[in-house]
Amino acid sequence: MIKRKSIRKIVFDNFIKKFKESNLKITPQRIAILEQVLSSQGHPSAEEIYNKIKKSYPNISFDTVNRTLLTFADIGILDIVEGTGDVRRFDPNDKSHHHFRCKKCERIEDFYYEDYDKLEIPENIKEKFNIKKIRVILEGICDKCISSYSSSETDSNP
Amino acid sequence: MIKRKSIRKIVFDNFIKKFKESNLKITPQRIAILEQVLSSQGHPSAEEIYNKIKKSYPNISFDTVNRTLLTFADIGILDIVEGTGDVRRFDPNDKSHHHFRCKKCERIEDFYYEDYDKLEIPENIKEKFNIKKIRVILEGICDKCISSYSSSETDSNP
DNA sequence: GTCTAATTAATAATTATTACTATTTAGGAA
DNA sequence: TTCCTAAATAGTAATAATTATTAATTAGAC
Ligand SMILES: [Mn+2]
Ligand SMILES: [Mn+2]
Ligand SMILES: [Zn+2]
Ligand SMILES: [Zn+2]
Repeated sequence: MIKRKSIRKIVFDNFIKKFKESNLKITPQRIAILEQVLSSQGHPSAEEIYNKIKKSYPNISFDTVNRTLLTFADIGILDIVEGTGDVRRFDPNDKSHHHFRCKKCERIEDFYYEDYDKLEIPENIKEKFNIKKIRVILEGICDKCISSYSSSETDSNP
Repeated sequence: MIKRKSIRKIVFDNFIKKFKESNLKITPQRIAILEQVLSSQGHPSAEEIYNKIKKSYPNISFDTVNRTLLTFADIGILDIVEGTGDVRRFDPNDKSHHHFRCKKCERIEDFYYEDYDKLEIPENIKEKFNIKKIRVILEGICDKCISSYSSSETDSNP
């Protein structure tokens, strides 16, 4: 019990340290947003996080939430999910992972696969660019959508 | 000379075939958009394509261009670039490839690397999902931005 | 405690994307 | 070929998402 709490505190303090390193002031708003984000599941939009925070912090402004989330992404506390031109979604999962995306329902699912974390970087890329992160997205049709998926589009011989 | 032209025609005719297979009517607008897209470099937005088409087709509407591009993406003529919540960008490059993205200037560069095309799919994903496409995104800082990149952010011992 | 630059709330403004509707048209049938 | 109809388009309008503005507040340095 005590141990669990102290681990949580350590994680939290680490983020506070990051704030300071990045010369960001520690404001009640940022704390509230950080806490909300750390307890979020899935890939929430700024609006979703805003709505949850409003319950405990009724007069926070949307702009502050959005701006802060982008700031968090900047300093590496958060990630932004790779999308296809829809609303921006944030990723509070700090463990190294990758995504499956369903082309039908746009569901985005985390998965873990170490092989993908340590892919070899092609030489010509290595020369020109300083690579910080490898993202793999597996795209297809999810189990829930597969049944309603038109058979004409199935990989079958013509 | 003749050969080059005939190859181009074959490519074009293939797309027309796709139209028909998908029960899409062959309209002058769709032809114009297809031609514009096939001759596009990089990763244009709907607006960019719209502006180019307007020169030869002055009263085409933006909605038609945008809608058609999405339709093209649907039937697999085009791809949509994985973004981070900014304007949607299309990908006319039909060769199997992957992307490098610069975190500073948002530059997106194509690269080819066969190893990435045939990555192994983890078993638990294979069971639940029907994977159609593997995308790898290498994220980092590009050569043009590296010089202006704050040295404090460089991977060095503290 | 004082001071100042950073941050915020509360908008407003701008973009981006999608929806609506009267009109036109592609393509199949007669 | 001509006729017919569902699909597609032009020309907006509406909505949604993102960013900007500004006066007021405040965190943190001194
Ligand atoms: Mn994730
Ligand atoms: Mn590309
Ligand atoms: Zn699905
Ligand atoms: Zn760059």
